[in-house]
Amino acid sequence: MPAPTRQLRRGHGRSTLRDVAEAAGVTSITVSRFLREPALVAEETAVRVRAALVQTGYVPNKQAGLLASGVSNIVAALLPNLANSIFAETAQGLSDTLQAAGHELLIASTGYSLEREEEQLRALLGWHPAAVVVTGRRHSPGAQALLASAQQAGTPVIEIWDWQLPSERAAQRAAGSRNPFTQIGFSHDEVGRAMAQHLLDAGHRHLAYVDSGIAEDYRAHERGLGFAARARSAGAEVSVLVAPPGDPFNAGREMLQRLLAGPAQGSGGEHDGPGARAGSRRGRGESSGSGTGTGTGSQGSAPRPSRTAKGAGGRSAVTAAAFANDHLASGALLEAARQRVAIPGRLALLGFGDFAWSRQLDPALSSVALPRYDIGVAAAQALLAARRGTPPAERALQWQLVARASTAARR
Amino acid sequence: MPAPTRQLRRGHGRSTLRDVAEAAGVTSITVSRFLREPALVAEETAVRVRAALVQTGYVPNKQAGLLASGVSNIVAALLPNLANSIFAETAQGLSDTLQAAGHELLIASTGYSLEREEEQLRALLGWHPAAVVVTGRRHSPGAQALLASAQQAGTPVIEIWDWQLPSERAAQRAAGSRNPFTQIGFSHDEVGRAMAQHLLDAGHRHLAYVDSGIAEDYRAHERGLGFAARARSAGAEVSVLVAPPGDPFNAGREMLQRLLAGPAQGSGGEHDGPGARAGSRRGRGESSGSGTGTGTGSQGSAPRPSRTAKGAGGRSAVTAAAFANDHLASGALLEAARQRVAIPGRLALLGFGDFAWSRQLDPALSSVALPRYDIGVAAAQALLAARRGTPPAERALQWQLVARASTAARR
DNA sequence: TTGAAAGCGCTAACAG
DNA sequence: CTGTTAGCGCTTTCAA
Repeated sequence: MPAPTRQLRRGHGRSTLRDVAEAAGVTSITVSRFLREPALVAEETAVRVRAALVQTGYVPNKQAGLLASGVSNIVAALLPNLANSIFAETAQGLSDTLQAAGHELLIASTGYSLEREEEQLRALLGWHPAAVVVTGRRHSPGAQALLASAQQAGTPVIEIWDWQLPSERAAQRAAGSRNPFTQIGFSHDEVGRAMAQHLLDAGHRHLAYVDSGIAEDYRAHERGLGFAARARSAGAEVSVLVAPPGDPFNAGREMLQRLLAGPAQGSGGEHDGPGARAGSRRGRGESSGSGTGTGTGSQGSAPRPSRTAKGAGGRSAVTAAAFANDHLASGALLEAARQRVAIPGRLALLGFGDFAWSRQLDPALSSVALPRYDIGVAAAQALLAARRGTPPAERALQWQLVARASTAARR
Repeated sequence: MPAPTRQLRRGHGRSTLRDVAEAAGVTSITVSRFLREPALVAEETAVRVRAALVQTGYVPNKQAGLLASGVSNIVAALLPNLANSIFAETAQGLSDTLQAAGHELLIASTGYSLEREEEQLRALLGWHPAAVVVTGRRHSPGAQALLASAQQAGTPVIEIWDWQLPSERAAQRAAGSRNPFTQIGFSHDEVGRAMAQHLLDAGHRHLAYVDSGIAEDYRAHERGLGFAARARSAGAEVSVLVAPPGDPFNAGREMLQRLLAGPAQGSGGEHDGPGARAGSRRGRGESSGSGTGTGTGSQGSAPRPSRTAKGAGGRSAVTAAAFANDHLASGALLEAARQRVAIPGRLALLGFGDFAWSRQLDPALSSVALPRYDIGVAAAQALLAARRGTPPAERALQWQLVARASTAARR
């Protein structure tokens, strides 16, 4: 029988370029060449190489190839979560687009923790990825430094699910506070304002925003801030409530109770993330009350007293609520149906995310449709472009407020 | 100014072990050692190394490390889809468990295509992963060969979301038909049978199974086959229908119509996958009719004529339907509510997957709760065990038929 | 059209 | 406790 040809420190039984070369009666460089530039190899040789390739079941070792060439095709992506349909679809968009371009996706989840983000980032950067995709614009100082140096070393860094106005970014850059990475997403402040505007337009003056309660989800908080700011500047009353943890549908059901009970039931701080503007702390507890803003009501409908009962706090009862996501909103809507609370008559309900079932409910839930999948596709495209030397364009992606029965205008 | 220290073919600006060593006044092996076995380095030296590490912002190059040591910590996973909550949660389970163990997750989606699976597998194997996770037990011949040789080379291969009885597997092995990989999941045939049994127990004799219409999702078809087999052997009538493509909620709504119209409306072949048992083709179109099986009704309730009208085909109208997933079932349930069709009075509805909203509907949807997240965790644990030399245990994971109002027994 | 030599950044083995 | 040497499997020169 053939003696085991096991050399010192030789890999784990997988055949190498040299094995193929031996079988084909050439040197390894010829096989390597055949694999990358078949045109440069004589047809006669090619035939033998092809046969040897099949015979040995050769699978190229990418670490070796990458080490030698310095060219990576791995893209590292960091998402808060893979199970949430929001990020799952983004992952799918990334995966589809990257696969089509021959890249591979190394993925990690952070559970919304900046600490875990930094840790994972450190691990992923060790693969010298062709590009890095992170979620959001806020990172730990360490992560920020890692990203900056990666970017400097030529690895494009892309921030998804967030977007700042160019002017904002220029200001920050001037202040030297951070490195400008490519952003692909949308402004959560803007969405929050649009959500408020939508409810104002429907004639509501007593609004509430229900936050998800995930402390580190600063984007949800920003929507809440935008919502409250717009409402106040229109002279409306706003409460910000925080949903309890646990099943979000049940949390939504519970929130319906609190909303009906009146604004004074609102609770919970605003969970400003670590990057919140200094000096903007308003203390814990409910932030509510009429705004000191300028406008009194922008689009037509003048303020009008609510026909509903006064809430517990002595202030008027909330007549319209916006939620951090469709799960919460749906829970509230289902609970309202069970209790025969008129939607939108007694309370208008507005979600965020526009999940597939939202339009199926009765009444159908108004929501904000998000470019979930497209964010992944656009991020992949931007990073592919960056690799080709094209400076990747910032992209504010389109979202859309989808008005359905749950926020139909009051008559 | 300092001369650019750019050496020939030197990497891309990132600092290497040698840079750190120089800064610390030692050789690279000492730094390497410090990183892996700090105890072996003198404290004095360690101090200088630590400083140099920080100063240079060193990030270890994993390809080089892996190439030199032959030890990989990458796990490659192939899933049909990342956006579907079923696989998204599995991905999360994998990610969480793997991250905790210091492994990294290289992920790819196949869109249920065996061809894409093989292609992706080939690409991922190039990273010499520590283990490979694939979905299901059916693969293209090429993929099968790749997996077998990977397994032989010492890379554990784990098949998730499916499970066969040890006896079945032994038979297959004896027939030499395939390599035995570790399976972590459950038997879809068994689930299908349980779904039928549940409806039979509730007194139904005219059943239907609604398939998802994804041709390559053989697991859904197997559930359908198990469902039909159990129903027939109990002497009940069964139709197998196939949902149209597009939004699954809307498809479910449409299917309600067809179910109410009677069994003759059923259509679509059974989409047996490429691995279906030879000789089992029953031709296209609806497979229906009373079974030639043995039992007449197992658990109590004797066959009882339906009180509802006769269907179009002259046979009795369907009184209970099981669906390939909760999306379809929910669509049907919502449509029934809209049309004031009594659920479960006129038609009992049973889903699969037990998604979060299913229990929120009215009536609440009966469904099969799946170990979505746990499959990921168990797969990760099995592969971790395999790496430690423990032969990974096959695991049939628990599912549970959750009976709710939508299939409450007829009175 | 093919090959030889050198090196990517790191680690295993063996000295010292 | 630290260093030297060789080599992981591949690709990049450069030469024939």
